[in-house]
Amino acid sequence: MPSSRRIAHLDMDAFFASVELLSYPELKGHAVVVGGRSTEAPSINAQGERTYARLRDYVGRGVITTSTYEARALGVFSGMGLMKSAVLAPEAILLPANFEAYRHYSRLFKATVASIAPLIEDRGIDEIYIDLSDIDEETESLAKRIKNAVSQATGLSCSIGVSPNKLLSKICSDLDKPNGITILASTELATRIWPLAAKKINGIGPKANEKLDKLGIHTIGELALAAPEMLIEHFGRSTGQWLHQAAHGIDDRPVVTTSEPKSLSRETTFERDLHVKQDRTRLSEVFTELCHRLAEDLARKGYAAKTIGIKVKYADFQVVTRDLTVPDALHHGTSIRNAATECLRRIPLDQRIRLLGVRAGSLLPISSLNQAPVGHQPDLPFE
DNA sequence: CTGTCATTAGTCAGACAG
DNA sequence: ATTACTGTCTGACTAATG
Repeated sequence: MPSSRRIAHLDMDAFFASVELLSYPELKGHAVVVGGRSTEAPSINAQGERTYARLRDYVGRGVITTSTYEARALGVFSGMGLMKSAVLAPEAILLPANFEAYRHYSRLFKATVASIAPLIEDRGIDEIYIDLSDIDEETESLAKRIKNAVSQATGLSCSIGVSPNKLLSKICSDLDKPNGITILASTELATRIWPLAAKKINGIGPKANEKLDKLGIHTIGELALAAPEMLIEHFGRSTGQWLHQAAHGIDDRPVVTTSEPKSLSRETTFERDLHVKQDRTRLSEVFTELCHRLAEDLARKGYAAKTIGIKVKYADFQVVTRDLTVPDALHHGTSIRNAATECLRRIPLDQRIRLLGVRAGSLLPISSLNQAPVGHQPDLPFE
């Protein structure tokens, strides 16, 4: 009986920034942003007071990872370049990201939710879907209990949406943020969902939104009225059908509690754009380092890769990728580097390089690996 | 035998998200 | 001196296969 599904989406409020405020409670109520690769941690001055880096003092190519709601009010959002945000909010406090702490609180809040409702789908560090269908408790009471438990365990607030499916719950968790609960019945689709902007649907990003805009479609309700054939014409079969269903609140995706990774990657942006010949040595060091880091990641997770790919971002932000699929899965840094080098040969290197990345795809568990009999069969002298 | 069509794998770009 | 890093998915195209 999948018709009685009850799915929650839980989203931690301004997660990274909120975790930082646990360490620096005196910053509560201030505009704070987290980000920057070499941002200085707060230090204690001669008077024994903590001093913080200000956005206006930032120099570099970093972006904002998260900002507090006070900072967002100044027009400063995640993804924005720090140099640019410094113009908007020069006085805002800048803190370095501390991913170990975020992972700790991530595990903590997920374990806390799991003690109440165990069917959880991980959606990254700060959000989850929860299948509440088989729990015998009224929705509002259950949502409050989950929220209180998370607050107790972590000192952090979250927002929760509950509806018959993931699509609607994701929209709902955002409707009363921060620290809110939104419960939606499918009968309320037209009144509460259709008035919302189309881009509130998870999966409609800036590009699709602009395309819809040009078709005269601005709200989810307008999208629901559009002919599916027309959507298919403009967005392709799969995306077109999905858009139509989404606008009607239809989503059968299950809450997936376990999954295998499809790819692993490592990439880095240089302090300055590197010249292929002039900075050859540095480029080669970084390249090797990325390959070995990727090999470590593969080893830690127990995978080998049949496909190795590289990514280069030029000084003008143009991105190119190249892939190579090899007959036998790789997992050593050196063999990954060899494959990646093959890929690198196939790209133009006539411009300065901003970013270099290496990727491993078509992953196979190491345990399933068929150790090729080395030199077992000699090459035949004929075809 | 040749051309066409369907299917699949591989490659690359790009959108999207957290 | 504006624009990170990691991962998933889809669409378009090509080549190989039947």
